[in-house]
Formats: sequence, C-alpha cells, structure tokens
Amino acid sequence: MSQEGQKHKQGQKQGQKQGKQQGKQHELAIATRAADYPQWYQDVIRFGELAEPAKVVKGCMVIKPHGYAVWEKIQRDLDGRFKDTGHRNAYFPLLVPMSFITKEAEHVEGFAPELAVVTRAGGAELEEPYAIRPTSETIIGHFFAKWIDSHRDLPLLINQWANVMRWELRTRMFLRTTEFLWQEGHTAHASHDEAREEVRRMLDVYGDFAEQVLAMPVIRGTKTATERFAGALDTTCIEAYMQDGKALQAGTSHDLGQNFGKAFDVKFQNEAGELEYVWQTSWGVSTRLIGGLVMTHSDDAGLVLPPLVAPIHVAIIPIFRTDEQKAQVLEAAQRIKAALSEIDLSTPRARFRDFLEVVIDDRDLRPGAKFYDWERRGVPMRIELGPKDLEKGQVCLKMRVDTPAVSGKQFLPEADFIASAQQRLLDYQAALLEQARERREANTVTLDTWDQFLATFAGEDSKFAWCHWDGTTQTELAIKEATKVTIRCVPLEGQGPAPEPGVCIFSGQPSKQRVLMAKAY
RNA sequence: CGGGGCGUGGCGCAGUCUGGUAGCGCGCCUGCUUUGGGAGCAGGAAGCCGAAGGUUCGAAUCCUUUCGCCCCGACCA
Repeated sequence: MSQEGQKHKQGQKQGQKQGKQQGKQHELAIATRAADYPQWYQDVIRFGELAEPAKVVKGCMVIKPHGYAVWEKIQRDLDGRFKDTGHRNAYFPLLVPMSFITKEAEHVEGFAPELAVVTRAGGAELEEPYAIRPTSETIIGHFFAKWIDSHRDLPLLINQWANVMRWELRTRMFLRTTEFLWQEGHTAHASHDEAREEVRRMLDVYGDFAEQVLAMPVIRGTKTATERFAGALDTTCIEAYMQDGKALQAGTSHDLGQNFGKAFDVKFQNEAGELEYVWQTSWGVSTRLIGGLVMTHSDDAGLVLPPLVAPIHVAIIPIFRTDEQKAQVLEAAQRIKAALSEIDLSTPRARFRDFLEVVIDDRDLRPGAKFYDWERRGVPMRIELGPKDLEKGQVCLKMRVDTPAVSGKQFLPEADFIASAQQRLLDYQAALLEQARERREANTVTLDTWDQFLATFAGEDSKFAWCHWDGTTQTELAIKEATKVTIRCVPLEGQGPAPEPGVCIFSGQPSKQRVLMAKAY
C-alpha cells in the first residue's frame, strides 16, 4: 500500500538523519530488505553496478558492463546447452509486419496492447506498419513455412538471441523493462508427441541451468489457462522463490500445437505423402534471470553472485605500510593472480573456457573501503594480503557469504589456497544453492483452510503455498481478486507434493492435486 | 492507464509554504600524511534547480503544460 511505502520512506529518512548526527553512517548504504524491500532491490543493482534506468527512454535500462558480463556468462552456458540438444542459432528481423501479428487470434489479443509500432520510415508514411517484435513466433512462422516441405526437414530446431520490446505499463529493472534481452527457441516437429518432448526437454534445460549455474532452485510446472502464453496450447515454466516470498517466473517453454502452423501455413508432407501442419514449440529466458539472481542470493551488504556467473571471482586487497612493503605485497599479489588465472571455472555446458577473473585492487583507499566495495559487487572471494601474510607464506581469505562449512576469515598457506581455490568456489556455489533451497523450504507451507490462506498472504506477505484448487478459472480469479495470490503452476512429477485428492481451498469443490500459489512478480 | 510520492553538482538531501539569483554531507581532482573493516589535513573542480511556456522589476520557489523515476493497482517474461 502507499501508506506502507510512506512509512518506509520516512523510516529511511529518520535513519539517515540519525546516521548524520552520529557521523558514522554513510549515504552509500543499501536499504535493508526488512525496511524497504523494493528500495533494497534497486540499491543492490545500483551499487552492484549491474544497471541503471535509462530515463531518457521510458521504461528502458542501461545494462552496465558488470551486469552485461553476468548476461554473457548466462548466454555462454545456455547457448552450449542449446547446441548440445541440437539447436542452431539464427536471426530474424526486429520489425514484424503488423499483418503477421494479427494472424493468430489469441496471439494478437495477448500482445496487441503492448506493441510498439513503426509507422514512418525514410521520411514517409509506411504502407504497412511494422511492429517491433514482442516475440518472434509470427515472423519465424512465416519463414518456417518457406523452409519446411517434407518430414525430412523436421525437426527444425532454431534459437535466436535477441532483444524484444513490450510496452509495459509498469517497469522494474531486469524484471520487467520495455526492451529486454532474451533468447527464444522455435522448433517445428512432425508430431505432437515429439513437440511435447521438446517442450519438456527445454524446460529441463532451464531448470538444470537455473539450479546448477545460477544456484537458483526452481519448481517446474504447468501454467493454468489464464497464465498461458498467448497462442499456446500449453505453457510450462520454472518458478523461483524470491526473498520477499514472491514467485518469479524464470523461464517458459510452450507447446504451440498447430496454432501457428495453421496461421502461417507451415505444412509438411509426411511419410504417407499427406500434407500436415507442423507441431511447434517455443521457449525463452531473459535478462529477468539477473533480477532473479539478485533476489535469490543478495543480502543487506549488496550483490551476491554464484561463482559460475560472477564476472570477477577474486579481489585481492593489498595491505602495506611502507613503499617497500607495498612493492613486496604487490609482487606477491601478481604471483597469486597469475596462478589463479590458470584455474578453469567454465560452466558445465559452455563452449568456451572461462578462467578465474582476478583483480588486484591497488587503489589508494583504506582496505576497509575496498572490502565494502567488492562486497557490493558480489565478488565471491576476497584475499587480504599484507606483510604478515608474506612472512608466513599465507593468504587471508574471506568468502562473500558465510556458509555452514566456511565462515569468517581464513588463513591458508598460499600454495594450499591456490590448489583449493577452484574447489572452494564450487563448494561455495553449491552452498548458495543449498542456502536458497533452505530459504525457500522454510517459507513453503501446505495450506488447507481459507483462514490459513488469508493469514499467510495478509498485507504484502507472501510465501510458497501448496493448496488444493478445483481447477476452474473462476476460482483462480476469485482468489487473485481477494488476495493478489495467483497459481504459479501445477507442479510436474516430483516437483511438489505427491498428487492426492482433496478439496479446493477456496470453493470446497473436489481437487485432484495441490498447486503452487504465491504472489508473483 | 488510475491513485500516491519525487525530480536541485556523480550519489543522498536542505532550500519551495512566506519569490531577491543556490547550500550541506558523501563522492570527485591535486598534494602531503595514511593503509589488517567505510582515513586525516590543506587546496580545488563541478549545478542555467527535469523540460517548455506564463505571472513578476526579479522564479528552484507561484501558475499551466509536459517528460521521467519510484511505490500501490489493473496488464505482462
């Protein structure tokens, strides 16, 4: 509520004033999650130097080098996974003839409101306006029709890395911006079964990627009719748990059936010699994943990045008093950096090798200032290196986030550290996943009564709740109307409680299984 | 698009009610001293007060319009 927001704002102002009086607190401080979660989210992005609002272009953002580097890591691994599963990259035009968009009835309905349209070009009014792609099903459908003649042309497995534009009414950095970066896979198959397999295969690719690379646990499921992609028969998704209890749809994989095949006349001759419409799929993840990353791992000290997507893995902070010490410490730092830079931290599926990125922070700042600085950027490992360490042949290591196994500063012989650095980062990666999983589990409940439901979702509160649902859109909308809670997904096998009959938490009607409910981004 | 809040050096803000030509903290630059959790001193640079009109002798301040950001809502990856 706006009152709530006001309170937060006032609370912050007071905090700052007190801080000033005490002469200790800094305005560089990041809002705490407890005091003002949305502000915290923005602060983490700003201080973490991931992105900033473009301002001169409504609803758009500038992804800064550190943020873009995270996206590049995401791209590298995912692109490898797409190629592992037989897909090839291609690129289609940014502009889509308006007539294409309107060919699939549900598709138009879903996307028309958020289209940006080009009506003038070359100093003249265009005969037919172009839509700036909100997604590429239509224009790709057009080309698939030209490329596909026979069952021998199938399956056709294409992926595109691109930008898209959707004129959203409300934007938030990474989570929803007018323009965003993504990949969209588009495939065509000879049978519905084959298409369904593809939908599931790519959902699993996303799920595995989210967990193994982003250390972001997800629940795989199927969307209800209201949340389905415009023009799809079926939409599957991965849903991630954010620290404020809300859900984030982190990726989707759609069974398009023959809807676009029919709209764009994508036919093939089957083995029996008959003409048939192809069965298509599409699937995508976007820069939204970075927003998910922020809200999965980061803390009140700022950004936290899993090593596999961290642009910088190690920050070495030299500590010295005299010029002589400075020279010695920097020399040792160079030596350590060189050794670390040999360590391969490629993600499992990336086609390119990624070695540890190490920075030696020799800026003329006090060490403490540098500590805070690299913490805000989410760098997994910090090495403090001073005269005492050189004497003892050791390094002082601090991981960005304490884990049950490793907390606080550790003093390790230099050689041991180098030898164990890769494993330490992988352990840390695993610990972040585990921590995120525990956080989600601690905030996942099974609810059976409407009173419990109302209590769980009171005010701005949210959790992951497994509830029985009678399967009707009417009930789904009524729940949303009353509480802002939506059905995030119907879990796939093993992704939620085992199916057991029950009664709908809202209507009391019979239900076959529990579904995941939560407020969502 | 509706409701609310906000645009003043890079960041955070004061000044706006009661018009008189812009200030504070942090950051930034230079120098010296410093360096194991946000350093100190000295000197310095930087703002046509979101934009456009208007009222006025005079506008950050009043009026109108407009753009953008944030929060809440409806729509969505």
